[in-house]
Order: sequence, then structure tokens, then C-alpha cells
Amino acid sequence: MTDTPQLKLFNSLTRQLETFEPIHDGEARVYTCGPTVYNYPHIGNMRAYVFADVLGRTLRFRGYDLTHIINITDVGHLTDDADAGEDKLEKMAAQQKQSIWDIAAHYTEAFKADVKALNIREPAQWSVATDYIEEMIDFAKAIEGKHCYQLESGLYFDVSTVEDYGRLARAQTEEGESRIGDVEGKRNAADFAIWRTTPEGETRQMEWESPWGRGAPGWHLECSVMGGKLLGFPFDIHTGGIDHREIHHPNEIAQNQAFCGCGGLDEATHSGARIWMHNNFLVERSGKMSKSSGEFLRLQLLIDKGYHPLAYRMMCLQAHYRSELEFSWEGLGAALTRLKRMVMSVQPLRDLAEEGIAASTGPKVEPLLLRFIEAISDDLNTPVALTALEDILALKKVDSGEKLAAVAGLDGVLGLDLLELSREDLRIRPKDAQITEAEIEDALARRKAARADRDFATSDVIRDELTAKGVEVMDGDPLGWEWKL
RNA sequence: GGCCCGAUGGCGGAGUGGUUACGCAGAGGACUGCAAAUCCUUGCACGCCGGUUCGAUUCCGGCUCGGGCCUCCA
Repeated sequence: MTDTPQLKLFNSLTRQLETFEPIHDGEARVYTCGPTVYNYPHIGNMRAYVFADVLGRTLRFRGYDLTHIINITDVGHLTDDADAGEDKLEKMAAQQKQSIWDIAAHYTEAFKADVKALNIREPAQWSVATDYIEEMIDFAKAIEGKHCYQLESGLYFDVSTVEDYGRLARAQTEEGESRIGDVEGKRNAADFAIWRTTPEGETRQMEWESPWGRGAPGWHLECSVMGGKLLGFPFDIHTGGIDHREIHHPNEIAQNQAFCGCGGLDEATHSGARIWMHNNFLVERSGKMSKSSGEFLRLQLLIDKGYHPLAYRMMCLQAHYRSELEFSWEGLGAALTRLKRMVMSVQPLRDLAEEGIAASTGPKVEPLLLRFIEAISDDLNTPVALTALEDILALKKVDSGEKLAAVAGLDGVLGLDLLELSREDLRIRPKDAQITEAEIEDALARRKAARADRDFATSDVIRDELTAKGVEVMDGDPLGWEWKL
């Protein structure tokens, strides 16, 4: 057996590739910053979970026993400045005149539906912020004396009390002119609320009693608490979108440092996680995907237009997670076509497998397997890994059992569902289609009869009619027709 | 204003100090009544100006352009 390359991951803390060395032998513990469930996720949001999923699958592929946590933020994430804005969920609940709990439940389900559609593995646990309020209060109590101070609006974290605050962001704490209005009384511009006290005379839908008054936890506190509680400090990897590298994660790290320091550990070396990883954004011509700008791209919109959700996963896989990825419908179509062709080359292998072919490996496949392992181990280079799998599928005169075994193993990492997905699954009826499947089949039957009579004039008229309705007729194809997107 | 990225063929997107992946689109061929689908083959690129080097797309500096974060976002 060839030497297996080391698994290298890019650590945002050091801005370097580092060899993954598990803290607990044979285990990998990963925490992924999850969504704030105040609205539907857009496809850019979902890129983060595709990335985290590939990371988790890779760790498993490399033999680690994975514990993956993704949190659901259902309280505390503010609309504005980290200390002065409204709670996003409270705001949405007020807008939609619904209970905040209903809002959270609704959007949590919407998120999970997208997770499923994108073939993202369920984590070991979805940790819901409001299930950990007591722990958050305990955490805050533990660090309060040394690291916090109280203002009227809540309990604040003094960032000057931890070593090297902001090193993740490469930020200079005291420099720069912030454009945001600050909370009166803060000791440092970067100080943030870890507990937000409900203003006198007001009531929030979500609030709890605490030593600092009735109120709600700060957003950053949630992740510190759930990560530490469920995975134990320090755990191996913390992931999130690149936007979190600047504020959320530095604050989380500061809290973790404080907590570990108060627990007798070396504060400087305990950022909570050993490796912090950040995926870059999905962008489009009009600029960054932004929920505040009104319209945004939801996975359901892609489906409504006839694109299978896994085409979007393919699109993500074609780029490195640390690169910005340009979204366009053309690009999505390209990814769908690529996925379709892969499915077509896997299908016959699956058919053979049902007849009982033996899985095996051989000299032609092995170098490509190695290329795959090298690529995926090189900071999750999925674009190259993908080509290795395609090259295996394209091999001539190679035993089907070898190919099938390779697909099973490698798609376990890529997650394109190649062992289950069929051509037909990929053929999704656009919501605005002018014609039903039954009508299409009927027209095709008439066309077949005309062709049998060599009545090509009639045959072509039928085909033209179908084309006009967005249907592509393909005589030499097993499916016979497809939606033209 | 502060901090930080990026610039690769028609589009997307890897990678590399010397033979420049891959996907989609395009072109040619096979197949087809004709197409389409599919398969095979194939053309096309490293922003500009300097420097380092035997040699730079790759390293360094400057420039131009684009983008991100510092408000909410993955």
C-alpha cells in the first residue's frame, strides 16, 4: 500500500496549512456555526454546510470517529451592532405576528429540508441555543469576575482582559474608526454583550432570569457554551463562514480563553478549538448574497426552475471552499450537466451490482484513488478530487467491481449520492412548465407511431410543439426526453 | 477612513519556477430519417509594468481593475 498522505487543513488562526492531529486518539470533534433561524437560508448560507459536510465526510474517510455538532441559533442574534440592535427573531416574529417559537420552528424545518436536499449528513446533534440557557448563565458566571462588567443594557465582556484578542481576525483592537454607534460605557470598542438585559418596562418573548437581570444571552456566548459543553475544550475543529472570522469567532475565542483560564488552563493556548476553518462566500454579479436586500436565492427557487439541488452541491464541489464562488444560472446548468453525465456512467455499474459483482481494486484504479486521497487531504481540494473520480469512471477495460468500489468509497466523501441518484431523479419539472409529464408521454407515443409509419412530417410537428413547451426530445436516450432549462 | 483578499481560455474553476487540470459551452467525427441525447477527438488563457532567475502564469515590488470585512449575513 502506498503511503497515505497526511490530512492538511488550513487553520485561520495561523493562516497556514496544518497537519490534522486529533486531540483524542482516533476521534475528530467538529463544531459548525449553524444558522440563525429567523428567515429562510439562501444558497450561499448552505455553502457553509456543504463545506462542513465534506470536512466531516473526509475525516470519516480518513478513519476518524467523527462527532459533529451544528447549532441552531434561535435567540440572541441581533439585527444591528452586536450590542444595540434588535433580536432578529423577535423582529421577525413581530413582523409576521407570530410567536417567536413558531418562527424558529418554521425556519429550522426549512433549513433542515435544505440540508437533506443537499445530501448533507445529519450531525451527531443539532444543538439548539435555547436548550442551553442555564449553561450559558453558568459560563458567564464563571468568567464574570475577571473578564466582565455590567452596564444598564447587560453584561459586557472586556476584550482587554484576554491575551491577544482578535488574533483570528488579525484585528487591531484599538485602531480604526468604527462607523457604528457605540454603547455608552463600554471600556473598549470591541467589547460585546454576553448577556443582554431586557430594558426596564419592556418584555421580550424570549427572556430568562439571570444574575444580571431578566434578559437573553448574547449570540457569541451560545457557541462558546455549546461547543465546550458538547465537545469539551479544546476540540479539534471549529468551522463557519468567513464573515465570522472578523467578529463572531474572535469573540467566541475570547470567551473560551477566559473560561479555560478561569478553569486553570493556559488561557493563551485555549481558543476552544485547535483549528478554525472558514469557507468563502458564494457571490453573484449583483454583489454578495444578502438577506437584507430583499430577494435572495433559496434552494427551493433552484428546484422550482428545474435544477436538482445536488447540482448546487456539485457547483460547490467544483470550487475550493476557500475561494469565492461565482453563482450564475449558466454555471448551475453546467454543474447539472456534469452531474447527469456522472450519474449516467455510474448507472450501469449499479445495475451490474444488483447481479452481484464483487468489489475489488486494481492497478489502473489505484493511482487515481491515490490522486483522490491526495487532493481531498490537501485542504479538501474537491475540484481535483472530483476529476479523479471521473477519470476512474472513464477508464477503459477495467472491471466494473473496481469502479463500483471506487464510486462507493469516493462518493462517500463527495456526497453526490451517485449510488442512489437516477437520471429520472435529476429531471425536475419546472414550476412554470406549460405541459405535464403525462401529456408529454402521450405526445411522444403519437410521435413514435408516426415515425413507425415513416410520417416524419407529423413526427417533426409533434417534436416542435414539445420544444416550444420546453421539452427536449431525445430519441437515442433511455429517458427519451428532458426539460430544457 | 481602517484591515484584507483576488485578477487564469466564451463562462466557471484547479494548479505550477521549465510539458498549463477539469467541467460547461464551441468545433469536428460516430450514431440518427433529420435532430437531440450519448460517445470519441479537438481549438482557446495565466490583468499591466518592472525586478529576481538560465527560465515566471507561478517568487518580489509598483500600477490598474474588481471584491470582501469593519452594520446583518455562511
